[in-house]
Amino acid sequence: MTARTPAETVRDIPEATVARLPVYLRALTALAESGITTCSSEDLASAAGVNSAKLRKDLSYLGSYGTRGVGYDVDYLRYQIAREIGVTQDWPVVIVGIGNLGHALANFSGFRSRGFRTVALLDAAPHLHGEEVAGIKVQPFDELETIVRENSVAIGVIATPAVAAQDVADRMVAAGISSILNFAPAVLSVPPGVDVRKVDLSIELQILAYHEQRKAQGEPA
Amino acid sequence: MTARTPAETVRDIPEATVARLPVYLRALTALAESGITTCSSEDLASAAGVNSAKLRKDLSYLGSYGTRGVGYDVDYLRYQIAREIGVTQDWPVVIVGIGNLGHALANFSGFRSRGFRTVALLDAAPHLHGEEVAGIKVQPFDELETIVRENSVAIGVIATPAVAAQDVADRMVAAGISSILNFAPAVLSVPPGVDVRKVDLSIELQILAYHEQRKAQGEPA
DNA sequence: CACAGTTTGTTCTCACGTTCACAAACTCCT
DNA sequence: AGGAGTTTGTGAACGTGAGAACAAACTGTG
Repeated sequence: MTARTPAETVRDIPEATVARLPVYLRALTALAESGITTCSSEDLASAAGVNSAKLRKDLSYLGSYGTRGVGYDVDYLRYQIAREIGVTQDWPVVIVGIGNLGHALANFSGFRSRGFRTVALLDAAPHLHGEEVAGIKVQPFDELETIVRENSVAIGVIATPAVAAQDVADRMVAAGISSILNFAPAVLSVPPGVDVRKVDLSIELQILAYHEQRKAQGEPA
Repeated sequence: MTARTPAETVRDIPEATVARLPVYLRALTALAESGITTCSSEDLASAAGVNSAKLRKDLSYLGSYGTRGVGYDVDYLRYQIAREIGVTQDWPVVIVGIGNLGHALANFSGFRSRGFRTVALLDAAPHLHGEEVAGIKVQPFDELETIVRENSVAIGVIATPAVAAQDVADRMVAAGISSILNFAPAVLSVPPGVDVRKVDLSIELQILAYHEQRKAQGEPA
């Protein structure tokens, strides 16, 4: 029994699956735009670049949205995945640090098109204040608390230099943000309940370099 | 026996460990800059944001570079990790697609400082050709083959729109590039032996949104 | 030199993720 | 209606990764 929410058991979706759902969502959108209304797990898997068995297992965590012998309805599955991820609603986002990367992020169309809305661009440097980037005026970092409160912002993006990242994160958490996407090459420490995801360009290159070196080692000799 | 390369057995480092080595490298550099010459696994682990047992296990794949009862020599360990990753040598890199993101990548100091050298910026759009970004002139995409050959480029970065990404990847592979860092929101298919790593901003946000939604669901009711 | 204290390197166990293989369930054709 | 063909959903086997726990090896002190 353990009767909690009787209607909806809170399904526990594995983290690895969660990371792939957005990929499936994008692949389904591409299929829909090609006019395809139905697809098999094999079709979708190859569009998403994964194994079809893995795809089916991933989808099975959401429920049974396919039809045996037929496949999946593209629009229906797309909606179900979008709902599960939470991108059917609109997520307000603040970006802190409007350097080169901050500019690129502000102009990145993939944000707006996927249910994310940039509500503010913040930077500590006064000479940037008032400048318009992607149609949004850059504001002082101290406006953070006000903006987060007034717009119910839950997601923050850090695009500052490494030295500033921890301070920005602390201020974000204090202001009520509970999910952070960090582009600064720094380890952030945050209280429990706050999610941090890290995107680190030079780490990605170093991983490639490692494998490249291994390939090169094998060839000569 | 299986006597192949008698002196050096090609150690097989787990992928999860490889992904963390650059983090340790950065933490060690920070420690060295603080004037610290020796550290315990506990010190380094907390600087890198991981568990100390995991850190010791990771380092054990490289060899025994610590001293029991003492810890690790910062400079020595830093050199060993750098050598293992391959960043003691210089890696030439080409960046294709000089839009907002390409600009940011070209200006990103973390590349040069970590053993990576941007040898060319390429874009198909003629109006960009000749423009200087980060001290490097943007050249036509068709120069790819020449540049790769003359500079022995092994690593390419794709910062183009999604529709162009597969074409760029094909040309890169044909030119001899065997490691690709892809920022375009597209699934790339490449022949075996070519490594692709994907950095996808909107996927990261969507993963955060999923967890954010779960948190919000639990609170009311 | 012996012993207490410290820290590494490694073994063992458990959890997570991937892949295979197949029963269940659907469509279509005769 | 029945049977052949197709495709999903899932149970089971396998491989990889994480963390706890401990023996081995070092330092320093009396």
